[in-house]
Amino acid sequence: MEQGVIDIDSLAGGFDLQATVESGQSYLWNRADGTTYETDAAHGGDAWYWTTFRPDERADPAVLRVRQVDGQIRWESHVDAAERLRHWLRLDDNLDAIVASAPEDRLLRDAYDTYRGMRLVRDPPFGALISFICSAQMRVSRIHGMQVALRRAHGEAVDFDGETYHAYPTPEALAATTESALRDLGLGYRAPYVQRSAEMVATGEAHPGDARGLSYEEAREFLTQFVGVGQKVADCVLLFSLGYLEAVPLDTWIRTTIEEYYPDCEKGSYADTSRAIRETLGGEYAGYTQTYVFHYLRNGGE
DNA sequence: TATCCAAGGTAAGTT
DNA sequence: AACTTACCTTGGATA
Repeated sequence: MEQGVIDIDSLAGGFDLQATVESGQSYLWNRADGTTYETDAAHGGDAWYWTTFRPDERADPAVLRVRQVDGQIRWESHVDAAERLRHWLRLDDNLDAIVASAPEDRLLRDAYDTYRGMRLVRDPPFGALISFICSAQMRVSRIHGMQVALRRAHGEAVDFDGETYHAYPTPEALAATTESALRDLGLGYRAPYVQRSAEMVATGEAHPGDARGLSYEEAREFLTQFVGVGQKVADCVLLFSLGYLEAVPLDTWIRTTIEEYYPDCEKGSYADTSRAIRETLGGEYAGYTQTYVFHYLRNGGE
C-alpha cells in the first residue's frame, strides 16, 4: 500500500474534505464506513472517503482513500496518488485569492465564510457526465445513491486492504447494459440517456473531455450533443470536471437566488441569464462562488 | 396508512 | 427560436 500526508497549512486557503466531496459537486466519492452519504449536512468531519481510478501503471482499477484529521490530509492507495489527489481536489487553487476576488456582497460573503476551505473538484469527465445526467429532477442524496448502484451493478470489483470496492463503470460497461437494467437501478427516465451517452463515448463518437480547449460557451454547446445533457448539465460538467471556473449552472437554487437577490440578472434565455449572473458573481471564478452559494442555501443558510 | 409533492432538467412536439 | 408537456422514482410532508 502507498500512503502519504499533505499538510493543510501548506495550502493557500485551507481545506474542508467533507464540504468538498458532499456538497453536490461530485458524486464519485463515498464514505468508507458505509454510512449514507449526506445524512449529515455538517462539515469539518474526519471520516474516511474513497473513490476509484484507473492508473496507467496498473491493469486493475485502484482505490484511493482519504481522510482529513489533525490539520492533515492523509491518503492511502494501490499506487502513488499524491499528485492525482491534488489535481482532483484542486489543492493547488489559491482559495484565499479566489475568495478575495469575489464581489463585496452580504450573501456571497456569508456563503464563503460558512464553508471556508471547501474547494471545487475536478472529477474524471466520464463519471461527471454520467452523474450529472442522473441529476435531472433529483435530490443530491439520491443522485449519489444512483452512482453507488451503478458501481455495484456495472463496476469492476477491486480488493484493497482486505475489503472489496467497486470501480466506477467504464463507458463500455454502461454502453453494454440496457435501459431496462438501468431502470431497475432506480434511474427512471434517465436510464436511456445514460446508456446512449455511454455508447457515444464507448464507440468514440464523442468524449466529454474533448470539450477542453474550446471557449466556454462553445464547450457548453459541445457537451449538449450527449443524450440527457442540456445547458445546465453541460455547465456542471464544465465546472466540476473540466476546470471552467466561470461556469454557473442555472439550477433551481441559483434561479431562486436570482429571483430574490439579483432580479436584474433574469434575462429570459439560459445563455443571457448565464452571462448576467456570471458577471454578478465575479467573472472568472463565478462558478466557485455559485458552488458556495448553492451549498450555503441548500443547508438552510440565509 | 394513504396521498401528494418536488427533487441541482431534458427531449420532443407546437406555435 | 420561444413555449408546453411528459417523463421515472421515491423520501418526506401532509392529511
